[in-house]
Amino acid sequence: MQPLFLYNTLTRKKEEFKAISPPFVGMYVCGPTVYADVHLGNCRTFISFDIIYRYLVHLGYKVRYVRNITDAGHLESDADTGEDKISKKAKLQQLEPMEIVQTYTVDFHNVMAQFNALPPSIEPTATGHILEQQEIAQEIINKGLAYEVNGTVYFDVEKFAKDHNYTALTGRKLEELLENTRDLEGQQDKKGRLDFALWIKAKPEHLMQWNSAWGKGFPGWHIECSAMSTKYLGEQFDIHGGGMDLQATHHTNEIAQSIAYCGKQPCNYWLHTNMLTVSGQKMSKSLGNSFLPSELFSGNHPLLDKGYSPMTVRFFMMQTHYRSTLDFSNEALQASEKGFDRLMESHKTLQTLIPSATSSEDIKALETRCYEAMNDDFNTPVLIAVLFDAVRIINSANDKKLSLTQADIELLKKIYQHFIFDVMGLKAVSENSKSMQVLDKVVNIVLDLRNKAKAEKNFPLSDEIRDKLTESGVQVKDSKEGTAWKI
RNA sequence: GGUCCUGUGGCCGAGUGGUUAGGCUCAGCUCUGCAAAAGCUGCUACUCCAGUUCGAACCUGGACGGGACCUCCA
Repeated sequence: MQPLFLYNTLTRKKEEFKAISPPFVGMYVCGPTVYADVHLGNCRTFISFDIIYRYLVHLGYKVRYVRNITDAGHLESDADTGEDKISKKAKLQQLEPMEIVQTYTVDFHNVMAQFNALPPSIEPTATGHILEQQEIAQEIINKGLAYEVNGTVYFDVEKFAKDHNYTALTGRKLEELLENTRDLEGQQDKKGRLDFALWIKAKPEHLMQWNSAWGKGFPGWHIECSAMSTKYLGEQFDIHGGGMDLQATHHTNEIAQSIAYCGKQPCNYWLHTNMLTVSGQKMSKSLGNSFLPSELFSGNHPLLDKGYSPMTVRFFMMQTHYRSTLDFSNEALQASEKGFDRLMESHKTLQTLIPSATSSEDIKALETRCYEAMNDDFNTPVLIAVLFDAVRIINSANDKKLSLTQADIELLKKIYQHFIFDVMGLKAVSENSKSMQVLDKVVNIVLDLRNKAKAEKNFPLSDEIRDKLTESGVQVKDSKEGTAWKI
């Protein structure tokens, strides 16, 4: 297994990845709260971890990838007040909470499938693990690090912080956090300002509630991840991921709970993906600059000049490192669309290359550079730069400007398969459909007629055919070997 | 206000103390009946100020700009 380096938020530096029990790897990623259409920023996070998952698998690890669905317990504010997001939506639309959950879970799966993201190994839900969450809350009470007041169970942050580093993940000072936390309503029951709820007493009208030792209620937000990661990956596992916005509160509390529960750091490597911005500003509904994945695909949005295919968007996302902010703009998307097109065209060209007796290029070195890029904290932008070197080599070989042996052509095919399709998860835009096959024949008939016209030097006619094809979205490409075309 | 991150060529976006990132755009050339495609060549950047150094865009300090978190959020 070759050395893989990744940036660990816990230590704030790149570290060599060492699995707890190789070849097995346990990876937990915080999934979506299914109360609304999946947000493009969510997609970026899950696509980033899809690449990480795919690369680990490619390297030969046996990965158990757990990504939860939050379908309860997620309050509108983190002050442990306010309403459950899903309950609220359910009341608003006069639906069962589970209808909301079902609708948006299906939507989420559809979108992820369009982006060609692999499903996780296990996708557990918060509502499916109520007992496990209660058990953890009870155990933390038993350890003296949580307390119950009026049916709600709070985690005692300041008591925990006496023996543990509560702020390890952010590097903040506890005193500063205490000073900066403002007074919020409905928190009278809390002992400490930073305390957070493990279990929340439900009001009678609350739609989703369960029996517990503390009366009817529902779980706090953070505890589901502790419960489900422990259940499926054990008390200690390898990688925990999520968006950077989860780092300060959600993950900090998750670590505290897990340590309080079983006395161990739950996870060795914490990976965080950066935010998505639109023209320099964070994409958010309140700023009015957000669009849905479906709007991005269709182009049906005031901020978008046109639609972009899911694969274009995926490729675009990979041209930025996962720890940098990713800025959406029409110009940037169009640039990616062209680049992605060129990459995919070269894959077709690669299949038709004629081998030479010798090679003028070092393809093995190119493969090594691909691995070096990915081993350096999954650096997909550098990987793509290397792959464009391959594009140039393939096109030049096709133009007979340089030579490749059969072995090198095979190696290039392997590199393409491994890095473009297996690791980056890109795929050619569908070309195998029945109508596509028919179109292929039809266009070739038209091009044959054009070539006849050309042979007769009837250029007005041949140009008219070409221009009309171009108008219809078929690009004609003449070369010495003949005429090719693409959409 | 506090904490942290960041500032790269027309646009997007990597990276390193001294050597070409890459993509897109633009210009020229090759090829072509013309065009497109493809290839080649060119456009050589690193917010500002001071310091460390033989040498800094890359290290340190400061200024200014942008962003994230501190409040639901991937």
